[in-house]
Amino acid sequence: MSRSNPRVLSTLERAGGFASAQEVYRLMQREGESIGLTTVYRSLQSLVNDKIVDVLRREDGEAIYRLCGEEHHHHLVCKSCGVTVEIEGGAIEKWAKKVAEDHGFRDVGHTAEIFGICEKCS
Amino acid sequence: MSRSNPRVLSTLERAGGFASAQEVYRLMQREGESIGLTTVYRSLQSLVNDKIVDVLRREDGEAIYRLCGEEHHHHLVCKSCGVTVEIEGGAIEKWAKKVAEDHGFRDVGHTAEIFGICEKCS
DNA sequence: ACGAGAATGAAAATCATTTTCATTTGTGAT
DNA sequence: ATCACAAATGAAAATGATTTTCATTCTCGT
Repeated sequence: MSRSNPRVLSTLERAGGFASAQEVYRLMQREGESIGLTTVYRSLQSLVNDKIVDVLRREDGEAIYRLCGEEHHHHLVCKSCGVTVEIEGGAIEKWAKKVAEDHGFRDVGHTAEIFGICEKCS
Repeated sequence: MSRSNPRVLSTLERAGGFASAQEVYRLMQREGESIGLTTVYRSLQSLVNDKIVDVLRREDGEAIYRLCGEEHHHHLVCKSCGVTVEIEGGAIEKWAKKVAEDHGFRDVGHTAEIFGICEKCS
């Protein structure tokens, strides 16, 4: 188990809190940081485990990492440019809780993402 | 420009309207169909272009193809034993569509999963 | 200083997907 | 039926992200 290299997180922040592993790597290279691609991947994975960053997918399947606040929110993501809007999920919260309880589940959590093509990309 | 091989579509249907390219390929092999992986990919792409199938992404980034207009359902998954219940998502469908339209998005899709601990595992 | 375990990164391995290219098949004109 | 050409096919190579391997380098506690 490796812990996250702090420079990876700080680079992701500097990138606008939204970048792929390859992009983080290239960015660090350009800035003269000495780091291997492997370490970037490991650090990002570890940040995901620790729920410090979220992972989403671009349209081509590449994983993109994104800082996430602590409050639980949902995302509306553009499949084309990756722009992300945080959305209110009050309705979902209730729905998820109710469905789960109807089926006798406890300790309930959920994920929900909406994706489409944003106005700019249309 | 290639047109879709009809056996690919019919296999995707038989798969429950939901499968990756590799899965469609393996399925056709198992059923004795003689087809190349390349043709499966090309056919699926063509079906996507023609808006006959949708493409989504699994968590690991693999593309999964789904017949358009299929009623899709959501899952309630037990974190402990993995048992899965298919659930009605009418509320979600409306919510997702509305939120996306409020933000000017088009071509909208969504994913939603609920997870918890089922009764047996409690 | 010493040694165990963690962190690192270069290179190789994986895996889905795309591209190349030579071959086969289908079609339409004669 | 035959010829010519476009479309379809698929094996193999190329691509690109991600993961694994493994040898080396750091860190700490002793």
